[in-house]
Amino acid sequence: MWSDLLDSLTPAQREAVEHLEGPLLILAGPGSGKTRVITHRIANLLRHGVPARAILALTFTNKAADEMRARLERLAPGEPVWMSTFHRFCSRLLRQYGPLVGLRENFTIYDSSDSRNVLRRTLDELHIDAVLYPPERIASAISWAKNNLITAEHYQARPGHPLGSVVAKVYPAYQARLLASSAVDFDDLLLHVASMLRESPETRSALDARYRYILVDEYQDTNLAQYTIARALSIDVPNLAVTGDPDQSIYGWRGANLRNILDFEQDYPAVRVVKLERNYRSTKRILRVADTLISYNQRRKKKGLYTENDEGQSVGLLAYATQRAEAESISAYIAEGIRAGRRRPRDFAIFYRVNALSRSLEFALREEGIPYQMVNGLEFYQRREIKDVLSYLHLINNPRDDNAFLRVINTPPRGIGKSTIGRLAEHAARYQHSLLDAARESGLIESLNKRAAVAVAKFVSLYDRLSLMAAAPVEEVLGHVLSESGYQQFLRESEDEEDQERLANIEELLTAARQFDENNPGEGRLETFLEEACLVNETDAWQADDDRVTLMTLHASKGLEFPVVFIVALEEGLLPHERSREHNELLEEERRLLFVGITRAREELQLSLATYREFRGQRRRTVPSQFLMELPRGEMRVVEPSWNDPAWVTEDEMPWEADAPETASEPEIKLPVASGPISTTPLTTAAKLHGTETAELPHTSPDAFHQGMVVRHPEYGLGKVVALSGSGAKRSATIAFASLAGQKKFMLAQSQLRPAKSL
DNA sequence: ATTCGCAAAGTTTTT
DNA sequence: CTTTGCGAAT
Repeated sequence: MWSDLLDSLTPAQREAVEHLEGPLLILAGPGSGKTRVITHRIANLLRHGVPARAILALTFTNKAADEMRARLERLAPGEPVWMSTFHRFCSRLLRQYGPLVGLRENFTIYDSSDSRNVLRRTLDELHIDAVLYPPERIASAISWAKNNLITAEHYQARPGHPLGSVVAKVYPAYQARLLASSAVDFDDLLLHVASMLRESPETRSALDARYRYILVDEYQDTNLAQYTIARALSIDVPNLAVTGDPDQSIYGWRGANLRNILDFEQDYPAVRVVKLERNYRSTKRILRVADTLISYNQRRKKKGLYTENDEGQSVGLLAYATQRAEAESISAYIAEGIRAGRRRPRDFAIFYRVNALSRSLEFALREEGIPYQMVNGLEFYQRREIKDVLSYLHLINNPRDDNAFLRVINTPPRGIGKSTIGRLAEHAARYQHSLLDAARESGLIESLNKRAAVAVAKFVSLYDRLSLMAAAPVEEVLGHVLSESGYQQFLRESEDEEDQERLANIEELLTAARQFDENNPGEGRLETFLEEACLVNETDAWQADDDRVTLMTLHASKGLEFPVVFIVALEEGLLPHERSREHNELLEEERRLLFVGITRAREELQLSLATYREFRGQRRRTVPSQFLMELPRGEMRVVEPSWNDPAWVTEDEMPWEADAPETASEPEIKLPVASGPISTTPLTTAAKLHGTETAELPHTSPDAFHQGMVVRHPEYGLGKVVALSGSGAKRSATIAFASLAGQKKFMLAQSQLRPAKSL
C-alpha cells in the first residue's frame, strides 16, 4: 500500500514528495498535480514516522483545506494532521494565547460588514465627515496597514495625504473599539498572532518546535503577516514547504505580496526548488493560449508549461453583437451538448470578472431550462436574518460584543429606539462599560425615561435567561433564542413575503446547527460554531457533485477545473477592470486572472465579448480587451459579430464611429416576458421546507418536529416547541405549555407529543 | 419610535 | 439598476 505512494508519481512530483527536511519551494503550474504532491508528501512524512500533530498545512481557502483533508484521508486514513486556512489557524491560536496580546479567549470575530459598522461608529465619534473620507477607503487603508503589520500605534500618514492623516486618527480609535468589545477583524487574526509570536519568544519557539513540518499552499497569495507567521514558526525547525505559482497570484489587492514567493530562495538559501511544469489538465491548444498570454507579464518566474494531452479543439474567440446574444449563444451551446448526450450540466462553467455580469447568463440558462448554480456574493451568513440571530449567540458568547448588542437590542422591535440607545452608549462611554453593562444599569441612567428603562431591563432579563443556555447544544440555544426573543414569531406574523423566506433561511441555520452538534459533541460548542460561521463562505459551499452548470467569478474559479469553460466580457474596463488601468502591476494581476480562468478548462474553452453591453442600466458600446491582442489568434477559432462588423480587430480597423447596420432584432433589447415572478435567487433553499402544515400521524418521527411549531401532549395539552436538540433516539424537545408556567423537556422517541394544527 | 419614502451612492475580487 | 443609508412624516 505504501509503495503505491511513490509509484504513481512523475520524477518531479516524486522529488517534492521525497523531500523531507529543510525548506522546499514547489513552483506548480496550473493542473500540474500540486494538491496531489502535497497530500502525498504529507503521507510520506507520516510514513517516515512524523507524528500527525507535528504537521501543519495552511491554505488560503476552506475549500482547499477540505479538499486536501479529503485526499489525505484516502492516502492515510485517520491521521489528525492540522489543515486549515491561515485565519482559522490563527483564530485557534488566539483562543489559547490571546491574553498575551490583550485579548480574551472568548473574543468575537467581526466579518467585514461588522467591522464596517464599527468603523462607521468610530467615524461618527470622531466627527469625521463620511462624504469627504469614505469609510470604504479608510477601511482598506487600515486593512492594508494590518496586513503589513503596522499597528495602530505605529501608523503614520505620509505627509501631504489628507486621507492618511485621517486614518492615523481613526485607526487607533477603531482598534480601541474592537478591543473594548473583545473583538477582532479578519486582519487582526493574523496581526495579533504575528505580534504574539514576536512579543513572546517562548511561545514562538514552543510552537516552532511543535509544528515541525509546515506546508503553505498558494504561497503567492500570502501577505506580509502570513509570511511572518510562517517564517516565525520555521526558524529553529526550518522545514517549511511552500507551493504556489506566481502566475496565479490574484489577490494583490488584498495585500498579497508576490515578493514572498519570488524571493523565497533568498529567504531560505538552503531551499530545494522543484518545478512542476507538466500539465495534466488541459489540451495543448488551451495551454498554448494561456502560456502566450501570461508571457506578457514582467514580474514572474518563467516556466515551461507543457502537456502530453491531445491537441484538442481550437479555442473559440467570439464577438457577439450584444450581451444577450452572448448569453443565448452560450446557453444554446450548452443545451445542445446536453441534449446530444455528450455532456452533462456539471461539465460547464461560465466565468466573469464581476458578479454583476451574471444576470443575462442566468436568464438565458433559465430560458433553456438548464440547471445552474451560482457561486455568488450574497452569502448565507451575510443575510440579515442570519446575522440577527447569530448576533444573539455572539452576545451570549461574549457579553462585551457591542456590535452584537446593537444588532439585537431592538430586533425584533421592542420599543428601544435611537435615542435610548444613544443614552446607553453615552453612559457606557462615560464609565467604560460595555453596552450590555450599561443596559444593566438602565434604572440608574437619569436621561432615560421610565418606559425606556423598563424596556431595556426586560431585554437584559431576556439576555440573562438566554445565557443560562450557553453550554447547551447549539441547536438548542438557537431554539431558545428564536422562541424567547420573539424573533421567530415576529417573522411569522409579518405580512411581508420576504420574511417568510427569512424563516426558511433560519430553518436552514437550525439544520446547520444540528449538523454541527452532531459533529462536535462536548465543550466550547457555541464558540466553535460561531467561529465557523464567520470564517466560512459561499465558495466553500460550492458543490462539485451537483449536476449543474457553474457560474462564478474568475477569482472564485481558482483551484477548480471543468471540461468546458466560457469566459465572458473580455472588454476594456471589465477585464482588465478599469481600476487596474493606473498601474502596470494591477494590469498584470488582471492578466493573471484571465490566465487562471483559461487554465481551468480541460477540453474546450471559449472567450467572448459583446459589442454592446448593458452597464448600470445603460447600453454602451464596448472596447475589446487589450488581452485579446495578446492571444495567438492565428490558431484560434475567431467569430465576429453577427452583423459582420469586424468589431474588435485592431485599433485603426475599428469602425466604432461608423454605425453598424442594425439587424432586425437588434435595436430593441427587450427581455422576454416571463409568466409570473422569477426568483432571482437560484440556489435558495426556500422551497425545501414548508414546515407549516403537519397532519396528525399515527407514528410521529422525531423529524416531524420543528422549531416553534405547536404540539399537543395528552396530559399537558397544547404547547410550543421552544427548542430542539440531539439526534436519533436522543432527539429531544423543550416545550412551553399553555397550561404550565415553566418548560418541559422530552425525549421525542418516547414522548406522547404530537404535532397539532397550527393556530 | 416606527415607518415610509426618497436620495444617493456605489458597484472587484475574500478570509 | 440595485442596494443602502438617511431624513422626514406619522
